[in-house]
Amino acid sequence: MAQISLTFPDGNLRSYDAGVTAADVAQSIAPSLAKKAISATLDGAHIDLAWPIETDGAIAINTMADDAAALELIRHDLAHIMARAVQEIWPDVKVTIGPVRDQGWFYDFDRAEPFTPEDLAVIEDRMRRIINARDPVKTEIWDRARAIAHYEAKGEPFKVELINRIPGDEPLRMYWHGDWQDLCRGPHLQHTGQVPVDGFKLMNVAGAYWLGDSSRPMLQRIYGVAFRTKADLNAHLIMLEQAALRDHRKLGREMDLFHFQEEAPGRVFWHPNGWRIYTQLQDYMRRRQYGDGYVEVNTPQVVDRKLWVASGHWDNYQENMFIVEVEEEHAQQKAINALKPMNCPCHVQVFNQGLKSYRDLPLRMAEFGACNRYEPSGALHGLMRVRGFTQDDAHIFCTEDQIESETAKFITLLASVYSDLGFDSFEIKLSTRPEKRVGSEESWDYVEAALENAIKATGYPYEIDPGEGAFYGPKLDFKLTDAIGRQWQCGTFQVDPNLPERLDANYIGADSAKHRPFMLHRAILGSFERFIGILIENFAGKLPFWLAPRQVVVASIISDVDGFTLEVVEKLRAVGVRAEADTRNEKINYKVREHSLGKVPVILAIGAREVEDQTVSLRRLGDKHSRTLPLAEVLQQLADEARAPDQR
RNA sequence: GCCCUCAUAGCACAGCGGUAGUGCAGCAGUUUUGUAAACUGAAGGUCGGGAGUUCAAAUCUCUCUGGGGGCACCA
Repeated sequence: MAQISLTFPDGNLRSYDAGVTAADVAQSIAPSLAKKAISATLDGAHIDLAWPIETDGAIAINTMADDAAALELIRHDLAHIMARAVQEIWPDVKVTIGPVRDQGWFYDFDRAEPFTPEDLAVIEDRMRRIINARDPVKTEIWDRARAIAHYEAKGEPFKVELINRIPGDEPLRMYWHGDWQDLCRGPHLQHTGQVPVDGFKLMNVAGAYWLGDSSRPMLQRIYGVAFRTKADLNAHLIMLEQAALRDHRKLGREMDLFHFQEEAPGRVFWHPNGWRIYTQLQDYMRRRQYGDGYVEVNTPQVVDRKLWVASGHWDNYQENMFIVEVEEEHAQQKAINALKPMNCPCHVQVFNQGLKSYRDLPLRMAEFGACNRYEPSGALHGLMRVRGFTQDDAHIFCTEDQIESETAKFITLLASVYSDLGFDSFEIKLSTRPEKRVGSEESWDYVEAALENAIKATGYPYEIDPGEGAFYGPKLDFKLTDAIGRQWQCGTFQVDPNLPERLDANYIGADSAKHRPFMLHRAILGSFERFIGILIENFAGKLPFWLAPRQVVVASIISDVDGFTLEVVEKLRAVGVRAEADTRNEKINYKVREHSLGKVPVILAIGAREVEDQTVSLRRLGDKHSRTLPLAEVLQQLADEARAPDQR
C-alpha cells in the first residue's frame, strides 16, 4: 500500500498508509486525543475526521479548544440538527441549504405554514433531544444519479436543483446525523453529542428568496446563534441588548433629535437638538473642504428629464427617481422633471459655464447636495437608509495625470476627518474593472495604477476587490469601524471619464486644443443623515462636547440662586458654549438624573456656596462626583472644548 | 418590492368580544431642595386609517398606511 507522510504542527513527520483518516491519525498519537478530536486541518483546509487522506501534507488535529474550528463545526452541525428537528416535527417540510454565518447559522425551509415563535421553542427542545441522543455522524460519497434519484424519491426538489448546480467534477457528499440525512460538503463532528446542548438559541424567522433570487420562491429562514459554552451564549445575548441600547432610533427619541412620520416615509423631521448636530457637522466639513481647496456650489433639486436622459440616469436609474410632472400653462404637454438623485450632472452644468482652461484644473467642486431617491420600502431603516438626504458631495474635474495626486490628497483629508470625528481605523477597498465596461484597456491600466499608487503613498492598508468597479472606472470604498466593531461604508471615490463625455465637458489645454476632463466623484461622510446615525450609535448618544447638541445645563439647587444661574448661562453662551438654565422647582438629584439621561456632557450645579465664592460645581456625564471650580476657569475650559477639532 | 411580525395617552407598556388601564413625562398646588426619581391632586385616548362579522369590536376578518426583523435592492 502507498505511504504518505504527514507533518505535525510541532514539526514531526510521520508516515501513514494512503487513505488513512484524521481519526486514525489522532488515534495513532494518543487515544485521548482521538476522543477529544473534532476535525483536522490539512494544508489549511478544514477536514472531517472521517475523510481519507491520500497525499502528503501538513496536518493538525483540532479539539474543542480550537476556537475557529470548534465554532464552525458546532454551528454547522446545529444547522443540520435543526433541519432534522424540523423534519421530525413536520415531515412535509422541504429542506434547502443551511450555512454557518456570523455568530451562528441559518437554514432555509419550504413550508406552507409560517413558523411561529412558539414553533422555535418546540424545535429547540427537539434539537436538545437529538444532541442528548449522541447520534453518530457518518458520511459517504455518492454518485450524481443515485443522489438525484434519492432526492426525487424523497420529494426534495430543492436538493435536486442544488445537485444539478454543483459542477460535475465535484464529489457529492452525503451526511447522516442518526437516521436523518443531508447533502453537505462537511466537515462535521463525530456525533451530535459533541454539540454543547446549552450553547445555542434560535433567534428569529425571516423570509429569504431561494438562491437569493427575487424571482424565485420565498422560503422561511430560521436563524440561530451558537457558542461553545452557555456563558459565551449569554455574553452574546447581553452584547445584543447593549447594542439595542445604542440604537439611534431609540436615542433619537430619548434625546429629542428627530422623528419620522408616515406622511413622509424615509424623510427626517429634524428637531432643534438633532439639527444642532447636523449644522455643527456641516460647518466642520465646510471648513475642512475649504481648507483643502474646494469651492462650494448649490444646484437645483428639480431638473428636467432632458438632463437625466443625457446623463444616462433616465435609462439606468429611473426606478429610483422621484418623477415630477407639471402641467405648464403654455406647454403642449406636461413637463417631466425629476428630483435629483445625485449631484454630478448638475455639477457638470456649472463646470460647462464659461470656457475652462487647464489652468483651472483640478477644480474641486463641492455641494452639500440634497438628493432624493426612491428606495424600496423594505430598505428604509431609520437614518441609515432614507429617501431624502444630503451628501457631502464633491466632484473633482482634473486631467488624467492629476488623478493620482488628487486621490492621495483625498485619502489624507478623509483620514483626518474620520480621526476628528472619533474613528481611528478604516479600511480601503479598491474595486477594479468589471466584465461589462467602457473605455480602453490602457486607460483602465493607467487609472487603476494611479489609485493604487496613491493609496500606497498614504500608507493606509487596502484590499483589492476585482471586478467590482463601476462600468466607467475603478473606485475606492472606505469602511470605518465603530466602537462595537461594526463596519460602515461611508467614504467613496470614483474615477469617471464617462459623464464628462456624455455631458460634453471640456477644457482648453496648453496646446490650445479642447480636451475632456476626468471627473472624480467623492464623499467622505456619505450622507449627513446616515453619518449622524452612525455617530449616535458609535458614541451611544454621548457625543463629544463639540458635537453635543446640548453641551451644558446650569442647574439651580435653590431658587435663591437663579440670578447667578442665568448669569452663568449668559457667560457660557458669550464664549460659544451651548448652555441652558434649569431653574425648575425640582431637587438637584432630579435634575442631575434627567440631564444625565438626556446625555448632556456637563452639568453645572449652583448653590449658595457657589454664588458666595463665584464658583460652579461641575459634573461630567458618567462621573460619580462633581468638582467645585472657579467660574472663570470653567468658562475658559468649556470654551476650549466647544471648539471643533480643526479649530483648536 | 417579497416573507413574517407589530401599531392602545408625549414615552414605555397592560388589556385580547361587553365599550380603556398602569408607570414616567406634562399641568396645578405643596415643598427650597447639595449631585441619577420629593409629596398631593386634576386632567389627558375617534385603541394607525377604512370596510366587514356581531346585539356588542381596542379585541375577530379583510384591506390600506407606517414601523420592526430578514431577503431582494443600493447604475
